[in-house]
Amino acid sequence: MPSNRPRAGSPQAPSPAAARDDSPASPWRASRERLRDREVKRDAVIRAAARAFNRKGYHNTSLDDIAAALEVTKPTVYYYVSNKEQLLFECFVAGIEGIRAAVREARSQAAPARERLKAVLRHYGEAVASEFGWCMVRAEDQDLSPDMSAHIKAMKSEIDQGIRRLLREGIQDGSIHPCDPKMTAFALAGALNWIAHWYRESQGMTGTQIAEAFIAVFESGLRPRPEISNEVQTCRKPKSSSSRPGAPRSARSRGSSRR
Amino acid sequence: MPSNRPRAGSPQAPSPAAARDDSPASPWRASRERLRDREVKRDAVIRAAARAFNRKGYHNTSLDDIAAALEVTKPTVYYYVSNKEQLLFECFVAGIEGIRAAVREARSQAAPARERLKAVLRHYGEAVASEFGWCMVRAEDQDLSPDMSAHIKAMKSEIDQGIRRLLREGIQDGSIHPCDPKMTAFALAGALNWIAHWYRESQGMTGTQIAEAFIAVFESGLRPRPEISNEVQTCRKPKSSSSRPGAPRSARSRGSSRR
DNA sequence: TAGAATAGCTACTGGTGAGTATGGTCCACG
DNA sequence: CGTGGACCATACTCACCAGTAGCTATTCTA
Repeated sequence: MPSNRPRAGSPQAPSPAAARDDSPASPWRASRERLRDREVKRDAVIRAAARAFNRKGYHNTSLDDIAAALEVTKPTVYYYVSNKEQLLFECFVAGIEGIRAAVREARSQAAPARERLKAVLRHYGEAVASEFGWCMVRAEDQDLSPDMSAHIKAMKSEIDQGIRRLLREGIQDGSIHPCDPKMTAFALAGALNWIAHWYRESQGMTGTQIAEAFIAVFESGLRPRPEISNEVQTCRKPKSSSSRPGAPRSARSRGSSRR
Repeated sequence: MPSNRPRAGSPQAPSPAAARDDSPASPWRASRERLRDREVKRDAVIRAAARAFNRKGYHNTSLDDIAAALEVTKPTVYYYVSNKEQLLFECFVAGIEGIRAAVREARSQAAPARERLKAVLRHYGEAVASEFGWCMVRAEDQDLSPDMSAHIKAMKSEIDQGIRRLLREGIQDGSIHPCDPKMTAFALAGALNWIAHWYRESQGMTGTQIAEAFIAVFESGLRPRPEISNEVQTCRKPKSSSSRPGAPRSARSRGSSRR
């Protein structure tokens, strides 16, 4: 049962996002007065764990390391999480939640499936390039208890199935070139997941830019295209109406940064 | 200095490839008479390690596990390798060697760059789906000493640069759609690397089939193409090629024209 | 202000696993 | 035949680390 965090009703004011983004400031020593917002501190523990896992790997990170990064001691960490495994799980969930939301949102829209798929891939790339990307990508069965592993597998499968569905719908509505949805979904997810292996912040590109570059690659393919009108050119009967491939999504100024 | 294996000249007969492929037979208990071919036993240790890492992960595999799989004890393993890290390194090299060879071979050929790239990707996919694929993909800096890490990084970079060069050449000779070589290489390698995460043998597809399916995805792209000649449409063709994944060094018939 | 809850520390346990010290056995070769 | 080396096992050492016991200090509440 992973979500057994106390969550005791949050009685106080929401505490205006102290030290929100990527500063390594810990809510303990950061300001000497103890802000006793449990959730803020708990989040800080999760984030510190994510950074440590990201840098040294899960097995090479001890809870003493994480505690030291927060300038506290190990029992303090255990005051907020029950064990190391849960720490990894929470990092995973923090990373994958955005993708799941994007997949769900894609199902409730009316745009051509390729545009909806691109939106999902964009969120996907951003999530993988986030500070939780490593944990999301690398959290493996072997390091987790069976229930946690099952949770993670279910979430991953949800995303995979969502992508496959978008591919099928795109083939149906003519916005996506016919292909094997399963293999194509593997290829897309694999390319995006791998971002977590080579991407380091402060390297110039943001996650969004990388996602855009990848989408450009996936869309065009390696084989040259007769560069007539860069619009759809459906090659298969668009399956009744509703196939307005006219891109209601933004003006398609996808420069794709090709040099 | 990773390659300090004794390699004592191999004075005896080559010993006709005892228990070559994926049988877990160990050269120790397999035949009661002790064949003292050091290389064969050493290879068996490497392969056993690869299988164990593949199944349980590097950190969750103890050298006692590997020894038990070979029905020997831990000091015997240490008689053939110097430490656990070297074991991982050897598995990595065993996996990546085929790709490096393919990249080098691609440079000495005259075919259009896209065809040469496809050949490289085919070898790449096969290597990742091999029993050393996991080690090749997952061997990380954090688990290795600085020199080993540098070695690995150099080999990976060699392959990456080779793919980028093929992409540039393909854009030049018109066989590849204009794109950002760096990002495209990342996308290709990522998709292929990720095979190691989901591929399990006995799942129906061989590494070659997966590689072919991925190549079809990369070639066409998601955006529909005007259906001029039939050409593409490689979706789920059973293909039934007689390439049994054993037979490592066969004639390889690299037909650049599909079907 | 007493008592309870919160939040954190020092100092420990227990288990695991990498790597080794030491010695035994079998074979090749002089 | 006996000696040295190749090969392998028993039985250890040692370090690291997840997790805990029990204490202290601060803050909230009645």
